[in-house]
This record gives sequence, C-alpha cells and structure tokens, in this order.
Amino acid sequence: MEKLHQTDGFAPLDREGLVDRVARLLSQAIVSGRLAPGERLSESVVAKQLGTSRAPVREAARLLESSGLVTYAPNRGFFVRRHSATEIDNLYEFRITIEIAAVRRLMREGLGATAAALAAQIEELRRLAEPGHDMLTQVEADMQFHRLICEGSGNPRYLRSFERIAQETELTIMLIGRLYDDAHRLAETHVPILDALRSGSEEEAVDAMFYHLDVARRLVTDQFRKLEESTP
Amino acid sequence: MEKLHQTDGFAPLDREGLVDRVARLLSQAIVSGRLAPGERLSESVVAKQLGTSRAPVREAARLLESSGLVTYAPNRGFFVRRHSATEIDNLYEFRITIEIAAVRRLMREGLGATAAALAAQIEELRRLAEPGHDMLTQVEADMQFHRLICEGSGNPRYLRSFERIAQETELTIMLIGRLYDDAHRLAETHVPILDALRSGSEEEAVDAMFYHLDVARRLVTDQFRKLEESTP
DNA sequence: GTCAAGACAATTGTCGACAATACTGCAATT
DNA sequence: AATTGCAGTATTGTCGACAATTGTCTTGAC
Repeated sequence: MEKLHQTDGFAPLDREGLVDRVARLLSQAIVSGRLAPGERLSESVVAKQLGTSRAPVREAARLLESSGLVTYAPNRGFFVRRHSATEIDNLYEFRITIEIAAVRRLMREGLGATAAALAAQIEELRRLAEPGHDMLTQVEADMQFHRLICEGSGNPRYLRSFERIAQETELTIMLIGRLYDDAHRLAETHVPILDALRSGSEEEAVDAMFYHLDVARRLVTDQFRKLEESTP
Repeated sequence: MEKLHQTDGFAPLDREGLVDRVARLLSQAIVSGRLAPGERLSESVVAKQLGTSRAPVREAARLLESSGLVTYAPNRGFFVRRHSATEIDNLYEFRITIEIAAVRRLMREGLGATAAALAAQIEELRRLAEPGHDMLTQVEADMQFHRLICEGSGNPRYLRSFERIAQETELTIMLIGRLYDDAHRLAETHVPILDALRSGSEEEAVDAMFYHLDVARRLVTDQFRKLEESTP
C-alpha cells in the first residue's frame, strides 16, 4: 500500500540482515511465550544458541526494547518485559488514541484502496477462524486489520507508532491465552468498523473503532488482572 | 513526579554510560545545525573524533534513529535526517494527537502538582525571553512545558511518544531559524493553556492546546515550505 | 562520446578478546 | 542473628581486527 504505483510488483526489497533475523527470532520466542516475562536475555547465551557473536544480538535486543518487548538495565542487560495490569490498560488507552486519530485522518483523506484491503482481511480472519489454525496466527491477522487502517491514514507516524505497540499487544493477548471464546466472533467484530468507515461519517467510524477497542481493552485488562491475582 | 514518597530525595540514579554521552553529543550537534541534514554520519569518523571505538557510536546512532534525528540505510550507514515539509506537517499532526490526548487524561485525573510546575515553566520562559539567551535554550524550555503536560497525564506512553518527537521538533524549529518574532510572545502563548487547564473544563483545555499547537504547526510548516523553495 | 565491466577504495557488518561492572557466597564482626 | 566486608564468578561494556558490501574510478569496446 505504498505510494509506488509505477514500479508495482516489486517487493519492498527487505534485505534482511543478521540483526533483523535475530530480532525476529527473539520476538517470536517472547510472544509465543517460550521466553517468560522477567527472564534474563543473556547476550552470550543467545549468541551461542544462534551461532553468532554478541554484537548482532545486542543490536536486536535494543530493537526489541523500542518495541517494548524487553527492558534494558545498564550494566545488567536485557530482560523480557513484565507488564502490570495498569501498564496494559495504558497500552490500550494509547492504542485507542492512535487508532482513533488514524480513523479520523482516513475519513478525511478518503478510503481509497483501503476499503478493499480491509474487506479482504476480514475474509482472512474468517478463514483462520476455521479449526486447524493456531491462536498466534489469528492474533496476527487481527493486528493486520488495524495495521491497514493506520497505514491507510496517510500519516506514517501513526503506522510507526502502531508498529511499536503491535508486538506488545500481541504479547499480552498471548499471555492471557485466549482473546474471545471463538475466533468466529472475533472476525465478525471487525465488520461494523468497515461498515462505519464506508458510511462516510467520521463520527460513526470513530464510534465503531472506539467500541471495538474499548471492548478489547476491558476484556484484556480484566483477564490480566485475574491472571495477576492467581500468580503474583 | 514518581510514586516514591517514602524514599524521597534520591535521584533516579541515571548512570550515564558512554553510549548516552555520545548520543547526547550527536543530537546536540544535529539540533544545533553543526551537522547538516543529509550529511553522512561515518561511524569511524565520529568514533575517532570522540576517542572511542565504533561500537558505542553505532549504538548511539541507533538511539538517534528511534528519535527520528538520523536515518539508517542497511550496509550504507547513518545519515542526518532530512525532513520534507509534508513530513513536518505530519509530525505536528501527530504531536497534536498525542498532546491533546495527554490533556484529556490530565483533566480527568486531576492537575495535581502539574499546575504549579507549568506556572513555574512559564516564568522560566519569560526569564529566557530577556536578552542574552540563545534560541536553542528557549526552544528547549518551550518543549519542557509540553513535556510536563505529557508527564502529568499519568500515562507514561504519552511521555514516551513525546520524547520520541521532541528532538525532531526542536530540530525543525532550529532549521527555520526563528520561532516567533520575539520570545516574549512565545512565553505568553502558553498562559491560555494553563488557564484553560485550571478552568476544569476538558473541552476548553483541549481547545486551548489545539489552538496553540495549530498555530505553531502552520507557522513552522509555512516557514519550512519557503525554506524548501529557496534551497531545493 | 557513451556505456559496460571489472578492479579499487571506503564503509559497514561481524567477530573474538579484554576491561569494567554487577551479582553470589562465605567469612568476619557487631 | 543480622549485617558488613571481601573475594570469586559471571555478565556487560568497549575495543581493535577482519570479512562483506557498497560506491567509485578506470579501462575498454562500440
């Protein structure tokens, strides 16, 4: 969905260096839960496991720090970030701020090709709701829907901000272990957003997005509070 | 403004490492204009100049990248970021989104000690408006006022987001070379915001902040467009 | 004169080693 | 018994060197 229509058909040429590969592996390990919150990320251990030196691991870890997946303590190293219920609530509040702003801009600039992309993403969500797909894939598809909106807003800052919190959001959802009772319902909750966007009314679109995110916020925060009580 | 009242009187123990020092020096050089936009940031050159090895320089550069001061091209290195007028407009739009959200939260949570801090900062702005103070100091004091609002909002995400764009904002203002005709007026434009915050009306506060930032946005964007035309 | 191919120089990417700092456990002291 | 001081150990912080990549310049053909 970039602005390059002349040279269409070319991939963004993502020359994935070693750092990016390490970062991806680490974030997968964290989001999937293989690395527990609070756990130490020893540079040498990770480096040895991946067969690289410490330098790329260190750079990758700093990348993850800016994504909010790990924290960094000077002279102490990196740790998988442990979120409190309050932090998660703040995360969702921030997410609402960003996505609402993106929706407003999207409505003012015009939907354009975003409408079709969103519709297709809903279809993808429905497809993934069928048995045989793991939850992480479903969550990622969910985030992709929201990413498309930030992307379509036309202000790259919203997309950038979204990317920063997307992985963190995925992590919290995975920590809870379940988003909705069934993935079918998850897919359908996105339909009202698309409908509102198509209606042309900015306020209607904002309301739909707010409702969607506010429900998610309460769901996730409540679930997390319970989880926090059971395992202090 | 932290939650530690028991152990009051202790600094947050900011152990400044070599990386942070390099990052600070670099950002100073960029914001002050000693490093021109588009200029290459050679790791070895900077390292030699500062008397360190390349590793800390590289880490510092990646920090500045997340602050938006430099861009990073894989296998090509770091460059001082060159902003287009559109990007600056997007920057201000994003800033408005963040700060309005911070204002809303601040009004809902209650001003608390923030009111006094803001008043003191306005005094500081007035003091710096007197002759004999350079522009960078004034701009930094200006940003500090807005930082206080994000800080007082209670959601650290807003502060974090603000920090990310603060330096970038400073850079653009310094590139233009002047913010207002005189710094006295700059100081006084912050008074309506504080008044509105104290009024207790959320909408009034939002309006005041929006007006303040929208004026700045138009001013900076217009000035920058002119600058862009003269030096393509 | 223009363009392509290949060698050359400069810069980043990665590595392994050493120095500095923080954690651990034990012993000594109050 | 609790705390302090002091090793020893493990980890991060920094460094200099080598490998890989990129950009440039020369050379040659058309």
